[in-house]
Amino acid sequence: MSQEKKPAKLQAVKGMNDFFADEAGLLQALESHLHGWLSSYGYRNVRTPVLEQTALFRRGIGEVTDIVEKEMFSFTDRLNGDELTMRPEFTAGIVRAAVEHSLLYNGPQRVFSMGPVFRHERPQRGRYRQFHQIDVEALGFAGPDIDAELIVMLKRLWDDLKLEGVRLEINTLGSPEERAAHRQALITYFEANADLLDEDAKRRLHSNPLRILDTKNPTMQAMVNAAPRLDQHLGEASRQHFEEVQAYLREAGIEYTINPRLVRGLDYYNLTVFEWITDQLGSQGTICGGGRYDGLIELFGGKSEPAVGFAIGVERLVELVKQTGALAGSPRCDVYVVHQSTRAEGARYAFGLAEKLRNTGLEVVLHCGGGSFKSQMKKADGSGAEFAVIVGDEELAAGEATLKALRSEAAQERIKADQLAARIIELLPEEQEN
RNA sequence: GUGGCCGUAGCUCAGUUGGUAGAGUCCCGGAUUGUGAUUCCGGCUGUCGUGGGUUCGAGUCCCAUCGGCCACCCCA
Repeated sequence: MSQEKKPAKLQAVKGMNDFFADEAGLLQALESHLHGWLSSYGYRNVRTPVLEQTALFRRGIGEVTDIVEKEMFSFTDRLNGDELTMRPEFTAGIVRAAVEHSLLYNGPQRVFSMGPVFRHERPQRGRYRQFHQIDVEALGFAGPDIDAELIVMLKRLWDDLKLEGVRLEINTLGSPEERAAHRQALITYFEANADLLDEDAKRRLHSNPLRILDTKNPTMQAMVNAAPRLDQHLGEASRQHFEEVQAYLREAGIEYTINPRLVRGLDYYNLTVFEWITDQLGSQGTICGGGRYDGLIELFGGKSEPAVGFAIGVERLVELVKQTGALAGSPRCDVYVVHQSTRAEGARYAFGLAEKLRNTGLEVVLHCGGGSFKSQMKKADGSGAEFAVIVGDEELAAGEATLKALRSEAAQERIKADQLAARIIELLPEEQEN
């Protein structure tokens, strides 16, 4: 016996997951559904790099946000000293790309992207360091119709996926000028109550006083509740925008609640903001968050253009879809080819037969690796195949195959190899549309 | 980043006051001399997350570390 030690097992990076089998299949089914859904609203795919200049996110998301302050996977490129960051969200990269390639030259664009994003947080259920988002952006649209359309299309998605108990919260953040006025009022107010502020709040007092309103610190609650409210600073245009969004939602029969405390964690938002929230995922209840960001394109050096978008957390969505079973399609094929022959050419005969069946578009799994006849039949059953095609010495000698229905009581039949595909297609039940 | 709980076979878990690991399931073979349910029989499978320590002896106690879950925080 060797005393050599086995090499240590390697682990995935904390908070980063592998997906297999049923879960990966569900993801695939979900992605497929999403493509159809996005397409039906006129959204086209864009793909931007995972890696961007760190400055992009600092400028876009905001210096004084949790994401930028402590959650970004950032590093210095040791070959040239570039400061790079794994994207923690999609919007900044998409807007950068749109500006860089003058995407809006031909007018407004509806675009979407899907893929991994990275945030260095403490993992727990529904929160990972690499997770996936479906990101949808309507660039160059001033709303409020498009704001409402985004919300309505999300409602349709929840309905398609048979999700229940997903509720909508909306709010308005006003214009930059109104936010500035509100911000000044807040600073004045918080300075007058400086003795009540905690460390976090003091730090944010001049950099980002709006986020102090978000505090969960109970000793600050009364003071925060009495702070100047944004709606006291909203002008007619902002009020009207918000009213019109709501009118569209009522027209579409969408239920919502206005949450005046709803403030997005990224600084680029203005006017409409919204979140879709569920109670079924513990404390990570937000499955979709979005809003308007009319200043961001100009902030990235583009011509001033309005925009609005949202992001869905794929892992959270998948958790909910698992519960409804809406996309629970276990993997299956049309035919499983079983072969048991005492002669060497038996395996090659089965191999060739499987290829011939695939030529006609059938989904065929060929048994590989031997095993008893019984175990091959069990595998055929487990594969979900509609039919088993059985090849043994007799079939081989006669140039035939035995066709056995696995999902019905139909009698099995011996068929000439060149007629097998046609017979299978004839017997195959109609595919059910999802 | 802070606090709490947890980590034993591919999966779900048991493992009594510390005495060198067990069940179900899965998989393989057989009963069924070429036919997928069930049943029965036999078999394979473990660095007991990792590394130290205490002990004659550690899955069991102690420390550290990695990972997961839950809450906070934040968000998708």
